[in-house]
Amino acid sequence: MSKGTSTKPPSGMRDFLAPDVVQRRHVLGVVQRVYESFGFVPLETPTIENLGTLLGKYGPEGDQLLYRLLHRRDKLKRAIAGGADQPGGLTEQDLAAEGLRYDLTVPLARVVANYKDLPAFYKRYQIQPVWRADRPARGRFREFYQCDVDVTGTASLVADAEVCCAVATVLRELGFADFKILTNHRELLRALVADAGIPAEQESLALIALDKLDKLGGDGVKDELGEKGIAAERADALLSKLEQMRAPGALERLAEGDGPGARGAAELLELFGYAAHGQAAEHATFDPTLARGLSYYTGPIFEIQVDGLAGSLGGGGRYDNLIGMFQKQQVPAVGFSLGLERVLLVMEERQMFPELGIGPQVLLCRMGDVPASAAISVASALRAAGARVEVYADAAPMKKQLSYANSLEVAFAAILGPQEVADGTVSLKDLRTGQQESCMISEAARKVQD
RNA sequence: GUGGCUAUAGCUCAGUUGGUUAGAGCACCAGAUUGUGGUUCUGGAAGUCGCCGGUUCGAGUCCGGUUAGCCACCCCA
Repeated sequence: MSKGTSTKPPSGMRDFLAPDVVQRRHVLGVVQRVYESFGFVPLETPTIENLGTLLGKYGPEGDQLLYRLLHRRDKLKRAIAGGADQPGGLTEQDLAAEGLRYDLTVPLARVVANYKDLPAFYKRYQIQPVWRADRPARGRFREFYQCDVDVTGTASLVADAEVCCAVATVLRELGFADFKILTNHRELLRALVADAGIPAEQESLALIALDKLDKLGGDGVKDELGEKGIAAERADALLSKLEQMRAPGALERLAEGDGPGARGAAELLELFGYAAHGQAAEHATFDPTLARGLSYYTGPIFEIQVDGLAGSLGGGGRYDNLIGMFQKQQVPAVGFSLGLERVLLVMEERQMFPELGIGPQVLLCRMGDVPASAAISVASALRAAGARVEVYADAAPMKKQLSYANSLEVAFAAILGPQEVADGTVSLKDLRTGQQESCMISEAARKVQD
């Protein structure tokens, strides 16, 4: 059995056999069709990006999770040799200049900065795998597909509403009804944190703790804030401000004022106003505790929540400063990303997949004195008539051929004996009923496809 | 990164206070009169008990380490 090498794929990565692939294609087909219906155009970018492109965009956590690629050949040898003499030893920069992409948003930002003749409002979708050096868990992989939609070049919240609407449409078409698009605003969060007297350098720590409010509860978050060195009275202040935000009309009152959070609140109200007229209408929900870890978000932020899944089905937000990290001029942008594997996980658990046709519709079997060439020629005719046909390659007893047909779960076996060859027919056996009849090839092709 | 659980045949799992050749079901292979599957019956093949070390007369079983997987956190899609 074993020859010492594991035959499993690396942890957090998977092989996809036919049933998996068919399910994935089903979901991807819906995603692609819906995204295109919104006018998004496709983009594909390389698996590998320069580390300079990737580093410093996601925050310290993200940088840690980047896969680095070792230099190749002589460059690696020279780096190692050179490092031996250096006082500090080898550094990461000595060994690697490239890495695997961590998401699709940063590559998009690079593309927008690189191709100046893109449409003023560049609406692109991108469905490709990304890699994170994370510890795998349920619904979390080291290699996974993201299905991104983004709009660059406009600060209008119409774009934010459109990306929400696009992912909501996808989920609804796949059969989801109960998901929420949790929505918050980075500026609002910053204002609340500052208002509670928490210094700017502790802002991101505070936000991460806040994000756990629904899991840990108020006391839990207070403890966590305390551990991060935030005074109890400030934590209390922050929590009570958040509690106030949950009250009906809180967002409206904040928006009408001229405080630091006013603009964020007003933007959220505008966004909800637009969203109400699309597929996201019943799903978009204000959640003042939603924070999100990625550091590039500047405005509205989103996360898709569904019962029975600890993580999210997808997430996104506005990142008006990211493209400007690749060129002089800032370009506003907003996007949303669906996690294919997460969607599939929940669909699998809830048995949301329709019947998905797969594999041959008929196995062509032949008796021992029929030459293989005759079988190939019949198979060819059946295929020309639209059927999916597998030819049993070996010369084997009929029992074995039919037994194999059974294991394939193919609905029909077409049997070719000397008589059938002479008549230009096949004996078509329905393996579900056991009924067998002699048919012309065109007739067999038709029956098999019913 | 933290905590817990698990590791025995291709798969799902038994395996007694440590005691002879480690079992079952499913799957696989071969038969049950002549080249027709599924059900049934008979037989067969298949395991270095994750890996390394320790305790012991003796280890699948106990102990330590290690690796991998699962679950819950953390974080995220």
